[in-house]
Amino acid sequence: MEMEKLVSLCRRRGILFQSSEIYGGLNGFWDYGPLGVELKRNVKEAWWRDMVSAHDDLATLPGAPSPYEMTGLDCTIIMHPQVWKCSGHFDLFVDKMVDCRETKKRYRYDQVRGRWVEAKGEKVFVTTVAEDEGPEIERRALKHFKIRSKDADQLAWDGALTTLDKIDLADFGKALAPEASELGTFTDPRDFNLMFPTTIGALAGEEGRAFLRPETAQGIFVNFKNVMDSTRVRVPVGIAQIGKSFRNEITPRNFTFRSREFEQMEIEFFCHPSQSAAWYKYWRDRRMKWWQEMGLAGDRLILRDHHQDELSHYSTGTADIEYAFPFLPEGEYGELEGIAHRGDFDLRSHMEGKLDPNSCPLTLQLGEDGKPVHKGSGRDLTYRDDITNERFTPHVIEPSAGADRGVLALLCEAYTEDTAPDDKGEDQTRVVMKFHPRIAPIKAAVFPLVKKDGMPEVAQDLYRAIKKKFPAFYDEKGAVGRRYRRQDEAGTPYCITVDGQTLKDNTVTMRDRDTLEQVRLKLDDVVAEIERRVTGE
RNA sequence: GCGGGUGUAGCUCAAUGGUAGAGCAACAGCCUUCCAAGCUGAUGACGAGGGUUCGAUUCCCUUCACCCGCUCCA
Repeated sequence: MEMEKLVSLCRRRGILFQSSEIYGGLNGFWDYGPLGVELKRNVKEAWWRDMVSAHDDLATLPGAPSPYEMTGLDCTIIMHPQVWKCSGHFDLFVDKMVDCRETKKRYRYDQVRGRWVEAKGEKVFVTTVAEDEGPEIERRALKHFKIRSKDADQLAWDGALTTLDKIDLADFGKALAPEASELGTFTDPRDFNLMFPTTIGALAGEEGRAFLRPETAQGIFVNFKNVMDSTRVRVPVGIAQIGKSFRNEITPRNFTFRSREFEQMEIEFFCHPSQSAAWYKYWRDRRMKWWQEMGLAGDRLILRDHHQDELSHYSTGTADIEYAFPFLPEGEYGELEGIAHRGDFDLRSHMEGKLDPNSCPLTLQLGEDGKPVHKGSGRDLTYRDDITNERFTPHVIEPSAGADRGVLALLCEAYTEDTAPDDKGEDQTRVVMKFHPRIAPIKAAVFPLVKKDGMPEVAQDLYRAIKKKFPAFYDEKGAVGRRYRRQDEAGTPYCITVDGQTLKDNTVTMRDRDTLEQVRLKLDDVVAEIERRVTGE
């Protein structure tokens, strides 16, 4: 399936529009149309119901180490700037960064120091971020040129020690990145303005500078103590939140897949450190199963465990639930949800201050003055277990899903073209959105077979009855076949038609979107039958 | 961010240095008894800004957006 067809259908049928389209559109922003808003709401409501409100906190669910509680939050988009300093997002925002393609490490452009050196007819810019930069650079230069220490005078130094941002970009090919073995592994320096800045209050300036949240997770961490103090929930407990987040992506692309404004469905699950591995496995499998239940049941959905070297060192496991989006090359998948074991990194960050993500065990990140780079709240976010009397900092499992990406995957999965003969017996292409009935924007359409003989009146009464429970659609215009096709494109799973026989025996036909088959059922049973099929109960 | 391509009605396409046609869809009416029938009617577009020109949808520049490839994805 080509993506263009789906984009075109989304626009034609009012599922997704480009934001501010009449002004030429805005890259990375998308609006949900009348049909799209129902679809997305269904996804979010299914998630909230399945994860939070309908969660059975008394039972030990399959695969879970024990019963657990679930509760929710709805935090603000703008938070105290210190939140982002301690979480680590801020430092990535303020400066230009360079990445090393070999070591996968990221450095602040102006903090990588180095010196030009020539030997054996080759000139190289050797860099480091180490404290003892002089000896370190010489050591690395010797190693690069394969010169022994006693022959160090073969190294011809050129110029003083300088920072990477002072050398010409064209010379990056001759730069030896810290810990790298090959030359030219630095990427070009790039702005990481990934947080949207804004201003609190009328006065612009540094004083009021704040940011739109780049993730909903931090709102949960900073409210952890509030939730524990104000409810009777006990660890293990998950706190869920659905909300908008904002990232100033450098290259928004692929329809809504990478948007600058997007909605997340996140759970921060707090548990005892000794059980965190078991909980991680539980959530990883549970979340995969959930997406499958939503209709991503085929082999286009995969669960991919990160390799050890992809993990933050404080994380003992991260898995992505990924979907083979049609805009990706064959064999590649795009992330729908990440399930991360985050240890005690987040709660400790908000207690103690910004932790050095490269330290092991985790320690505070200190500045050149020996003081913390960013001070934490100083609040005690540890948890005391009333029964064992043990006090500990809970470990966190974070299943973090993208609502828009989920919707996009469901749209891709649902898009189907098949052929059906028309009334002349010629095969016609039929476009049908095969949404799971639970997430379909419209659950049922009601038609009078023809607009006379009292059929519209009966159909309208039925329509009203269905609409009290589900989004429904009434249509009496044109031929019935055309009305069926229209609903196929909208993904409406059931079409109920009032015909001549209805007037005699109070039965109607219910046509299945996918099989095109019709069953006849009693008028009075229609609402219950739709409910049974939609809820699957 | 770089390179290439595209931009005319809701969709698919056409024509043109003298302000644009069609098919389908959508809408109204007639007709229609189960999978995009037919007839009639009304509605609807040159992505935005600037330049050249008597006159620009057409030529030039800028910009915005989308698509493809590269880069990147905290």
